[in-house]
Amino acid sequence: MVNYQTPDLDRIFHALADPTRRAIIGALAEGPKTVGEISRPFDISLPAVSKHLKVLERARLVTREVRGREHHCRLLPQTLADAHDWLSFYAGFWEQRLDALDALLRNDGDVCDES
Amino acid sequence: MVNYQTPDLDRIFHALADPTRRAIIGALAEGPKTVGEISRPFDISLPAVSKHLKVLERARLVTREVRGREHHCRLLPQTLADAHDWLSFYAGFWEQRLDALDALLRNDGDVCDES
DNA sequence: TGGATAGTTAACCTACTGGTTGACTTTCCA
DNA sequence: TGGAAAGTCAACCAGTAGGTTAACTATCCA
Repeated sequence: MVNYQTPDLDRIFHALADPTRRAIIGALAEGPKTVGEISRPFDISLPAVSKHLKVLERARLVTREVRGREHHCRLLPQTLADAHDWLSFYAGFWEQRLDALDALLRNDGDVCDES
Repeated sequence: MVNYQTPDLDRIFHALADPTRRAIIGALAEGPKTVGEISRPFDISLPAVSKHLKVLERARLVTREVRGREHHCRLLPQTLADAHDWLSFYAGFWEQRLDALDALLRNDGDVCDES
């Protein structure tokens, strides 16, 4: 039996699976923003945005700094890099295989299993 | 208002958010497998694995070929590459920023806002 | 031909998601 | 000092997720 417990990746990919949250990440890529600034472009309530931010914080994709009554949010790029790394292995591995297959189909002949 | 409709990424990241499904991807990275072979290491029922495979298929991370009563599944690496690309933008962008900050903190001085 | 094998489908259950509204806390500032 | 502003928290709701078991379909093979 396999257990494969990696709650970090669970939270990261779950956070990335929502279009509103990806849009928030896109907005924060321009630079830090307050909760109000983040919520402005969206057609949903402020509490809804607040919830999305909590999901992003739990995944450590976003952090916030409270200054007075304003909460300033910014990206934590390292976490995005972690997800990126996980995908790199499989995406890279298989693109390589595809390239080999591609070469094979083009009859280059000499690409068979050189690993 | 922002809409940010990208159902492909929704499905891809949602599929990746489950540890069992990531384990299935890991198994399929070794090469194509039947549903039975895939399910063997897991402590869940076959129908549960069957559901996970459908989620992976809907996300176009996996495809299957039916041969007689056996369903042979394999990875679709291009889809993993799509998710990889989305992350590349933000992870790359911000790592670059981090590097700049890092340099700044090391007092290199000449890295301020050269973009 | 009929039993074993491979796998899906259907119905069900519990838990979680993403949204809402209303009430609340804290801070700012005239 | 008191109202406006920034944001969270709590309670609620409909829909979906991930698991189960039981029943089913289709294929293989002795």
